[in-house]
Amino acid sequence: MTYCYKYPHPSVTTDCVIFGFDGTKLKVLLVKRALEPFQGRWAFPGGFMKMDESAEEGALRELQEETGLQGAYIRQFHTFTAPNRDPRERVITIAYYALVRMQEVKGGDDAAEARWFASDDIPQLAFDHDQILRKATKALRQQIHFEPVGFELLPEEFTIKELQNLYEAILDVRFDRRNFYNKMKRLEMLEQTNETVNPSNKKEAFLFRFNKAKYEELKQKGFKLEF
Amino acid sequence: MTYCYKYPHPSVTTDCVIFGFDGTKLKVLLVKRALEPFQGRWAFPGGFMKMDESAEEGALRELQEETGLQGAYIRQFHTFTAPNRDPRERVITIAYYALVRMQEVKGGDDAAEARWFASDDIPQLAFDHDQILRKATKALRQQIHFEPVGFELLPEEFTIKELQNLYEAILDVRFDRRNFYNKMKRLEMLEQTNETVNPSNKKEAFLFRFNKAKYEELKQKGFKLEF
DNA sequence: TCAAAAGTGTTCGCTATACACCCATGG
DNA sequence: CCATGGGTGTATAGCGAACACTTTTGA
Repeated sequence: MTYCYKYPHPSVTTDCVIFGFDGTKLKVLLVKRALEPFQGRWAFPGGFMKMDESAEEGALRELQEETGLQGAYIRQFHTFTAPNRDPRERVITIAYYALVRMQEVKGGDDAAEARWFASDDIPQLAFDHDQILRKATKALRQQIHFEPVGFELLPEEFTIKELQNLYEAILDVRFDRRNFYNKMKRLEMLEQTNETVNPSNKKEAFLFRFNKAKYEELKQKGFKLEF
Repeated sequence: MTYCYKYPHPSVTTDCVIFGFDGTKLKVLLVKRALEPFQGRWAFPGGFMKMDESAEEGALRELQEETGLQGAYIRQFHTFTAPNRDPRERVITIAYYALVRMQEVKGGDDAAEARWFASDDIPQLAFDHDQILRKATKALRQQIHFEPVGFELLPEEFTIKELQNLYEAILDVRFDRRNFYNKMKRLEMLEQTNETVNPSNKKEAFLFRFNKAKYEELKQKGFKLEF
């Protein structure tokens, strides 16, 4: 017991809701807790913030340890401070969500068991992590209205249908295939490649990539995605 | 020195960006720091989070002490964690913004000098509070796209022009007076009263109030304010 | 030959936007 | 009587939403 203060200080952790996309469904990476409390329950990766790093650096570090990803896209969305959210002692957590390409995620260094879960089929979580997930989902939905966000979640090349699935999964709505196509065309955010792919054994589908310049421009000037 | 931990813990404060509206300009309430560091500089009201209260409760308490307002509308928007943001020791701050009616704000209990500043004419601030203000403004702008927010900032009754001024001040844009009127009419969010007021010594202007039912409904279903 | 998936329009109605007109008031 | 501010209307262009047609391919 070496660090002493005149007034009590809470512990500060960062937690990271890691979103991925498999072409059909939105997924969330969870790790199984090895220790009490909530041993065996699933939870978001996270850990204590170090004294010489910002919360963002801490979250990136945790993410790197868990997924092997460097410099992933993360965003702080809320800090959870209910006095009894951790049964042991006062812990507040600064929560981030990350958008990653599932394909690029390797198993983490940590021995802990980790698994992707469909975002609409999540097991019982440790602590207040269910509340954290709800808020993360809400924040992501808000963000997607102002910034094109698909780039972070999709592979380099993808079909229109995959992009549509992504938007549908995040917003939990259904779009008309043709209207979605027209809208994307009007925004000029996509570039068609020559390659095709045949995911369904029916007609072949073109692969697209993001037009990076337009993508950044729309991200800048606060693009309004209505739907 | 009575509270000891195995690992170092940061101090945790809440800061509150208090927005008000005087009918023309968006305002921010600042207090002059009485102590070092940054003695004499303007800053946002704030203070240490207590161990038995959530950050939100802490922010409301600080706000009450400063303005006399109970249960004001506040919203957490970001937590600032740069390791050296406070020169004394590691302090992270959970930042809120509050929307209040300037008319209802009484001087605080605190002896500290407090003043309203126009949001586009802010003096040099203590700590990283300039950065906090920028982020608060941005968050408020985002919010106004999804939730009608005027209710918290305006008196019970107000003219259309005042409402327009509010939106223009927050979003930093100009609207056509007639289009703004038409839009508000279509949304059915306002109720016209019989009273008029004569702010300019020209033609009298009707006073409006919010249609609370419609207001709440739009707030619920995530209203899209385009402009 | 038929069902399913994918590429490409077309039409319609709403609304954002630009702009015009009238009324009331004080100088 | 005219400048200023306020209440109300109208025309147009563009977009969201609904929907139709065609092609490809495997069963």
